[in-house]
Amino acid sequence: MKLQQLRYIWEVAHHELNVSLTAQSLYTSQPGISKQIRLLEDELGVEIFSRSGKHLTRVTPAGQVILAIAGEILRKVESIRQVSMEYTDEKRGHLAIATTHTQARYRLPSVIEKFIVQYPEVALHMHQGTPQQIAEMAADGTVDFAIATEGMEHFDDLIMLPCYHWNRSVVVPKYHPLASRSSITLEDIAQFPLVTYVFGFTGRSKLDDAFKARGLTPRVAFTATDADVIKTYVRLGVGIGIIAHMAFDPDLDKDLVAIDASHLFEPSTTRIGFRKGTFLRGFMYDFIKAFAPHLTRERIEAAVLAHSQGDREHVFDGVELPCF
Amino acid sequence: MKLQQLRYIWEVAHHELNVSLTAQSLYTSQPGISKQIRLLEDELGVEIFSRSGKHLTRVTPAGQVILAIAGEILRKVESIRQVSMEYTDEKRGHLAIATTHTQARYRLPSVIEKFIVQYPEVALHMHQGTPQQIAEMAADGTVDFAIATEGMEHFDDLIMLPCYHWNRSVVVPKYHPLASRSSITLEDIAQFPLVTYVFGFTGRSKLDDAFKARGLTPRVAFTATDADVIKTYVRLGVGIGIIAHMAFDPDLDKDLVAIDASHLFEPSTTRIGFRKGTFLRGFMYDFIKAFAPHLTRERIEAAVLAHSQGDREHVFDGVELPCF
DNA sequence: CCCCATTACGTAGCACGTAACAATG
DNA sequence: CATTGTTACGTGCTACGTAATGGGG
Repeated sequence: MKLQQLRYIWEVAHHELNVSLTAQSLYTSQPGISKQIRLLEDELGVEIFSRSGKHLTRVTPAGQVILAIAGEILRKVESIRQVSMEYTDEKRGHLAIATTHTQARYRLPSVIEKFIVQYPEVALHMHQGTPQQIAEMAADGTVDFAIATEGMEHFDDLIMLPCYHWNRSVVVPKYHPLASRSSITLEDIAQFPLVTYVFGFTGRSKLDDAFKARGLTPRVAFTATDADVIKTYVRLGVGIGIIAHMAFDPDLDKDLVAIDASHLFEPSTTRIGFRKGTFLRGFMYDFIKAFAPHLTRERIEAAVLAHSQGDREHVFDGVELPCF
Repeated sequence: MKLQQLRYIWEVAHHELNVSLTAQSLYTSQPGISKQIRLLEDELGVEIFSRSGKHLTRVTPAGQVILAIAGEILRKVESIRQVSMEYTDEKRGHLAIATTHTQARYRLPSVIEKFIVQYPEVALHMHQGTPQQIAEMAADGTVDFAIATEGMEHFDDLIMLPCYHWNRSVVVPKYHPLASRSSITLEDIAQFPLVTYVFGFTGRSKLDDAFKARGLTPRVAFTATDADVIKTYVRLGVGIGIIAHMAFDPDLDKDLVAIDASHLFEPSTTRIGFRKGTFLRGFMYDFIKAFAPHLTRERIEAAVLAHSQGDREHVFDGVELPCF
């Protein structure tokens, strides 16, 4: 058994069982991969992939277990590399983050600006995606961190740390009937067609909950995955927008009015998550702390420990989170 | 990074940092190991072992972390092999058990007798040792199972399942003053010199606790790690013996009398432990069940799951254990 | 008929063994 | 001086690439 063989089966399994595609992505030859997989299967005496003719069609039951373990092995190998890097040169390395538009556009720029000054030698990789994609990328080791507000609670292997709460604002064009209102109710909002986030994005579920709790069924005219698109359609008069408060930019959005709606909807919590068992490098702790100052190294380590002991909930009881 | 390199550093670390010795135990050449370690260190850019002149003197801080991860990787590699074996031929494989004399001599023979009939193709390895050694062997993957009564609670990585309770008997020569007594008290016992288990073996601590609770300080004349030795010295008249009830054999010990002492000492619990993350093969579940019938596959799996979620205690609440 | 996996084959690299060397206690 | 790790060197294996072959959808 060789590490490459494990890498090969894992990669093939994550490339739709297409060996040629996998070979391309690994910059190696397709027969090489085929052969190594065969050799591994021969050594283990088990088929990992079932073949129909010349195609890999599915993963065998044994293969599923083996692939899961292989994944863990590969991540641990990566950990060894990280440990070595950390002891060699704590200032160098790479950091991959998956997040949503909202975070990338409105919350992360200032954090990253500081980070690249402090760690110019750390290569940063940002991936944008849906909350589900983000969580998966963190879970399978494609990225180090996932930052999102929704959709990460279903991965048992992710350690999730609360970063901050945030509230919503209603945004309307400057001359909209609601624009002059200093306060606003759910009923006010429900009169107009809405433009907001698609389900599963940026705390959309809290929004639905609030209307449902009041027995209101708002007419959602348009949904998008990010606030910039939402604001664009609000400008077009498609409806009134409901976005994260932090996504309203007083400078750029002078033609719009933001009306605070924090009393109407439960605040949402944005979290940062990483795979359990990950070796966190010094600059990773620093990154997290820059993003969420209460997440000190000590608290993170305590949360990791608590997670491994089954406590998923109470580590941050009593810790004051920022609110935006 | 190669799996062999990880194996080499791990083995060297577990052979007193003696490369020659390690080479012997792995049936390979010493320069080969030296070189691979060097290559790994070069690749990682970190010294794993610090050298003074031509000797490996200690493990560097980075090395300690790396070795720990390497150990996990190697055990997962072993898991892959086990999975493959299980799917190839569920009847073949090997099973290594570490246990104490008490278990090996009095409780395991009948279990193993049945087991080798059911699984003639499974190679059995038994290791006998102190509870500490046993727990270590299970923790570092040398054996699959540890079975003991004491000393296993300090390993966080071991999943321990209660197998049965057992009580003690006082054993005396046939014509000893106590031999005719149908019931007995701690004060009776404390009058005579004792022969019993050394500390850390076979529930010795419960014994000390009982005397202490009554303010008695028994005179311990002789301690041994197993009941056979204890009985031998009881026969010599060195003192009266206190042993596990199951260690009294009515056929072989006709010249001795066993007096039930279950009302005097807290019962002890014998447990079986295995490393968390181990892939348990079908015959392993069967072995455990043969040893402790209440430990069905379902219960074991539930305990493993509970352990990973931090619940070390309450899985077997309400489960009736056998008592010997 | 295109796509894809397997087979065949040549080559470059490397893991491992033997032997000589160096350093430590 | 015995023990132990390192360097030097040769060899056999094997991983990988290129090219040819064969099955499926």
